[in-house]
Amino acid sequence: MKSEPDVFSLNDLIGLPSQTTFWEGVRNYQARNFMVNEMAVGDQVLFYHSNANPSGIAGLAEVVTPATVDITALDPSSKYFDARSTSANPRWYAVSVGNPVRFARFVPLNELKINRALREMLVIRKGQRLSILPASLQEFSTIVALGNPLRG
DNA sequence: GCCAACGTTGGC
DNA sequence: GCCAACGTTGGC
Repeated sequence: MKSEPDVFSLNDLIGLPSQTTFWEGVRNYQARNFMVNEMAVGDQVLFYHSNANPSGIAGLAEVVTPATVDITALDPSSKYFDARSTSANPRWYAVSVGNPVRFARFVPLNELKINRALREMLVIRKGQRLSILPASLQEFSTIVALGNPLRG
């Protein structure tokens, strides 16, 4: 899952009292569908910092609730407001993410690009702009080994 | 800040 | 249903 660290970083998540956040604001159908259809409570998440210097994977988190209606789409005062989403017929959904773990070492994008085991990984593809992307177990394990997360 | 890549919108 | 125009993403 991608987030711009200037907006919401892994450290921001770690700093929340609940260490949990609703992944609000996704306004792309494919990304939404991943959350609604593909994610389950307990799934591990690679927390990717996009538009960063450098961009890359900062650590891990975990899906802690199934997808529910993203009410920011219904709130005219929200920057994520979407008039086409209504409470009777909501268009946007999101999961909540918690249990953040910061990697001992940040894994930058250029390191992902040169790793043979990650050659097929979607996040390194040019023009791949989806804010939520699937990763295979092999890719996940490879990246965790690179980041060597400190476990609670 | 540039701009390539891509998704979405809306006229037809 | 096509596709040009537009807006956004995100690496660099």
